[in-house]
Amino acid sequence: MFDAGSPPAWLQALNAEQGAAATHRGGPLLILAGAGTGKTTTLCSRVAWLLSEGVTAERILLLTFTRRAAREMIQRARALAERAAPNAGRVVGGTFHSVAHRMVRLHASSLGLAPGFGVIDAGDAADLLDLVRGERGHAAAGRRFPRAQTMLDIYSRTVNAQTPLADVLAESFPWCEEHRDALAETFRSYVERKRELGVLDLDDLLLYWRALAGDEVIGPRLANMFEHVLVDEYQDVNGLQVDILRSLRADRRDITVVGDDFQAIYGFRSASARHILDFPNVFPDAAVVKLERNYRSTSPVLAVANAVSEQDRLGYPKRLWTDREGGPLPELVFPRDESDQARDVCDRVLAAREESMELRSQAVLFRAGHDSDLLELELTRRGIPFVKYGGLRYLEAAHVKDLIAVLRLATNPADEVSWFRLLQLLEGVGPVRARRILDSLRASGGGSPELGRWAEAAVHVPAGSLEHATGVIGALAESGGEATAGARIEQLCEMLTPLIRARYPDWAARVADYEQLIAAARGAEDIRHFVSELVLDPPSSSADLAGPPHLDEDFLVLSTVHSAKGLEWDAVHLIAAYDGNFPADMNTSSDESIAEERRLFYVALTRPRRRLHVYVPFRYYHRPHGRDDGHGYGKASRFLTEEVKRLFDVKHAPVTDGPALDPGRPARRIEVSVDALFG
DNA sequence: CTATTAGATGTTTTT
DNA sequence: CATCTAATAG
Repeated sequence: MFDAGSPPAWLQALNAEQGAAATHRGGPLLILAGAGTGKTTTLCSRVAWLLSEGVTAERILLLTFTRRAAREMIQRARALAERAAPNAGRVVGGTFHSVAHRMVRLHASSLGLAPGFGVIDAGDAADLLDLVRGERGHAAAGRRFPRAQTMLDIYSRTVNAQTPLADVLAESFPWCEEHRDALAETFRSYVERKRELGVLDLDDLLLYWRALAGDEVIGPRLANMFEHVLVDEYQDVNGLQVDILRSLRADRRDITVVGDDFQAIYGFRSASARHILDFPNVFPDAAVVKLERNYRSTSPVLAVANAVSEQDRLGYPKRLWTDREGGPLPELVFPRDESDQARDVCDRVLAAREESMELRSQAVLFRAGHDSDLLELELTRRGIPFVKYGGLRYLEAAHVKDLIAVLRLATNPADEVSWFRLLQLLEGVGPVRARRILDSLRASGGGSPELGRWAEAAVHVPAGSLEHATGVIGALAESGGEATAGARIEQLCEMLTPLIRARYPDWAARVADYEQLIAAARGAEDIRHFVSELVLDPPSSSADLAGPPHLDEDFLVLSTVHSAKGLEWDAVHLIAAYDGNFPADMNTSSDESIAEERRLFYVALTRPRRRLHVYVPFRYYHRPHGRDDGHGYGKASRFLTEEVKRLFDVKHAPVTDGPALDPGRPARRIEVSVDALFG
């Protein structure tokens, strides 16, 4: 506690609304915090205030959207609270999924789970779905059966929204409706199979946590673990997560949520801004605090963001303001095509660096991972270092999945999916032989594969691959009792390397990747822990795994808008802002989905502190990977209305600028003919 | 049965 | 680019 009349400096630094939120006493609290209004500071201050009020750190639960956010907040809160509560312990924090993981581990037996259950990532889940679909014989049924990844999307949406499959299909996947029955059957066997294998997918973690929290006996115990629950980015929770919170607070009232309904961008994950608007109904007598003073951006930048947000009249009315007058006008650039766009971005980035703006305080943002393909080439060509967040992820690379499969097998030989993957790495082994080998590994009555039965299984391995195979099995069988996780993983890598070498022409680069993984594993307790952590907190860029970059290294940040949420830079370059990308073509089916695209656009516009550049390439390529030059003629995003455009400094307006642009119709016809040559 | 090749095709966003 | 299909060769 602090002396009356002299609040600590960190509390004095807050404005009136922030202070009120940080020191709110008793009952549910909703903080509606616009972009850049000091949301993180306020939440950290609230945690610090709670600590200074004598709340035990372990009895505070802080749920955030990413693990990184949790770490950052807890650190800042502890730094703030240092004086008031010098010996504060550990605040319990993390994503919904990682906390769910801890809770489910704690109560595994009550849930009928083996103590060593595994957690599978989206890739594994998709593989498993594909496997059961194959067994069910739907492989050939219907020409365009949804792919594994799509099946998982459908499944996940059904579960997270707690909505009947038929409705999900009709609403979000109309092109898969004809396969409804086959999908339902596949999902049923998928659920069954996960049980058999002793694995949970990411959605299960939430489902199981909710089941625990709702249980008569265990529920109250979980609830009483925490005196206070704080939730960040509340606009992105889904119904399942709200259920969990309701159970956790059934008999307690201390819950604080922070969010901005205008930054809700995870509808595809069944999140809905409805929940933040509903909060006062779900948690009666909630106090509501609005933060509208923006500390991040200059007023010309903020003007653009406000103008876009005003296109949407739903939700809490709010208008951000700042006293940071002045600063350059945002720039709206119309490059001729995507190559010009890449050059324009590079030029501007380098020019800004000449003015001593580090690369690391600039970012390029885009809607989809592949929007930056050409830019990446250009950056490489010019020797501009960069890191990319979002888009293709490290864990999705084939060889990394191979290694993960081996790691899983080292702790759980029953993991069929991993067996299947590993066995097919052997030369001369395809799906059929892998299945036969797997069957021989199982004890005669069925059951799970066992390493001890390798001798019988080896008959099915082609002679040429036998040596590789026994090497692998040997390494797996070696009890890792005294070895550290790092050493164990290193050893498993070593045995995997020859297979990788034989499999992939570019094996050298792939094997080099393992070094990072081994380095990351050195700190881990054990392999199972390491793999679970990897699944729950995947490295968001390939550089993430390599650990903190050297301080003297400077690099440009490339990121999807989704991954950029909550971050800020001095300068932001938003590329590919053409209609079809903002909003994305496949997400314009309803008013609500267009509104979500607008919010995504808004999130991008609210990232910069001083400089905003928006690029609309006039001509863009349809197939990012195709060899043909199939292209479209784009017009600017529909969110860039005339009203919004007026707030920009417009560069290189296209010749064909007009209200209703007729795609591709040239101003005049240019004749090319060789007929004259033929007389 | 598996490997190899050629050809077609693909809706974005992430815990 | 990655993944899937079909057809052909080993």
